Amino acid sequence: MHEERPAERLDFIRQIVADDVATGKPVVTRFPPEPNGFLHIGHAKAICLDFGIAREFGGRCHLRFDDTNPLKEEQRYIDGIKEDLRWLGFDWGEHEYHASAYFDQLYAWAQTLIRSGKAYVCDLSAAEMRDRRGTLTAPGVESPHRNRPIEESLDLFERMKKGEFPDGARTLRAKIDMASPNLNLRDPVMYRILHATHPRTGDAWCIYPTYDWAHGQSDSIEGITHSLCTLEFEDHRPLYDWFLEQLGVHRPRQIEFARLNIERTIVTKRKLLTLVEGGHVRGWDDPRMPTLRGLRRRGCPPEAIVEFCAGVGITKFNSRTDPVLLENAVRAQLNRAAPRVMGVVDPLKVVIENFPEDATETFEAVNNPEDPSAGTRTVPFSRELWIEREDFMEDAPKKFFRLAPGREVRLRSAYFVTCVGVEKDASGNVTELRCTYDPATRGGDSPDGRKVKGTLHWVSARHALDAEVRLYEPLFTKANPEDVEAGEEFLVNLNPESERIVAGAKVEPSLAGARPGDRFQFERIGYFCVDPDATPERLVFNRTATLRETAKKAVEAGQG
RNA sequence: UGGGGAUUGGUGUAACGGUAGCACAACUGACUCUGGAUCAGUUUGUCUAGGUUCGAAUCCUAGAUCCCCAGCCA
Repeated sequence: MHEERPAERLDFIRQIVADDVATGKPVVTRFPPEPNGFLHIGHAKAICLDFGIAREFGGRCHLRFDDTNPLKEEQRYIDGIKEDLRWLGFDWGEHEYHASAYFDQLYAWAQTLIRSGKAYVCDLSAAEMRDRRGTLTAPGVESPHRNRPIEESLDLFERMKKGEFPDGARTLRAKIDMASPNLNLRDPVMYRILHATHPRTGDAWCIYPTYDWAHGQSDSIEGITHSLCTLEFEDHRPLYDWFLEQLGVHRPRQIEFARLNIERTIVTKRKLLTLVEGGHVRGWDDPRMPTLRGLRRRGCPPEAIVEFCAGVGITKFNSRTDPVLLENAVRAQLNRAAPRVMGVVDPLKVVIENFPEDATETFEAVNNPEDPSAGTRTVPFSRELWIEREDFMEDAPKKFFRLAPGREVRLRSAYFVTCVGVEKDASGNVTELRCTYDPATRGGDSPDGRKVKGTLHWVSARHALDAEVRLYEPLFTKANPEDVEAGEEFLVNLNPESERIVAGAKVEPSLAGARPGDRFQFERIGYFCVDPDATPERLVFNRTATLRETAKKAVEAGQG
């Protein structure tokens, strides 16, 4: 065996699996998405667990589409889920399955249960059934059809399948216990009538199994050993086990863990769909969305997501993770891999008075100080430059290590420059800086050993490329977006400033060939990713993450 | 007020009756042609009350708080 070694500290699920493996049991897990939306970072946690355990313990992990509700499921979601899974770095090999492929078996097993008196066809409407279900504290009332003859149920069930009844007219129910304190055991529905076209089975069926009836049986058919799911299914486990026991088939073990929650974001497919359909975001792949395609468009490397999931761990504690954990994983990854470039988000013109009008010089700039093999690139320098507006302050405190009248700074990879003048418009806004450069400092060092405290990024005005930059903040203003007053919905907590578009950014000419998906570090600013909206004429960058911002604090401290 | 789960620094997690540890955040300092990175260091915690024990985050009792369940969704 050449399985990857599990971490020395095993979470409670890996502990269980390890114990089972020690007794010689195989490991087969599954990731069972319903194709009714795209995957989000909460799924990533489950994916890393399901696929991770299989890999670590020398087992396998199945990808199974839980496609039992044709009303909500679509082929594009099936395709999208596979695409996202591959992007994340997981491979299910030959093991792609669909619950819908088990419909025949499920139907036959349902007949088995009817024959053994464990299931019956019920004619109650949804409303009637609800009325008889009882409450959390009061037992339910048995259906009048509960004890109808087995032959009658068998016949009715077959006619349900043949399409003789309209939607909702009848259901097949398990006969368990209407007085059970666990509501899931109060004769749960196994089949409902749905005259709907299924993405895979087309119109072959008009009755569809419910989750409870389909899931455990699908697990069993595939020989799943450990069926991992989230906490809300804990109450379903007795039912999961009950069906399998009645059938006398292979019994996987269901184990539940806490789902992922992140502050100021939502990870509920239904609510994400609301954001998309309500036009609150650009779509499922909006860079603010916690979907895998959103994160991808934002510029988040898949490795960072995997690392984040590993850091979050697996427990049964209902936590709400600080998004900086994700951000940090992103920075760690990008710091290692992203090439550095210079881009100015809020440009302020600088004229180098003692630099010749028409001259252009070039410098070799390091592409990635963290990775010498990344090489260098050429950046042009000329008399007129752009620098970041916030890198200049007229009345600067001592700790402001940037440009101010009379102060000298280094332009990254280029020259030392000194501010000798400030131009302003009628209302007193700074419109241009006049500077001089020291030719002896070419390359960024002074032969006389003179030191400067600050280094600024810059772009040659004549060579600059125009770009649009999109700056992102969390989508919600509250740590828990679901925290609303009675009668309100989570949309009231949307952050109106979650996206800020800056149209007039200037970036260095080496970015001319950048393609959507390319990731860069704009030195001193942050990590950016080329958006699919970019055209050859106009680049568009999404800010993936800022650099750690101790600078701002230092300045504030200096001012205070 | 039925049933099922949970509770360890700011956040996420370890410790399986024997020194409460790790990561991130925060803060100090060093270094630096990114106020980034890196390096060194510091601060902060067992939900409460009893009990068992030489010794309790861990075992027992009682309580508090939070989450999930009354879809023919998953």
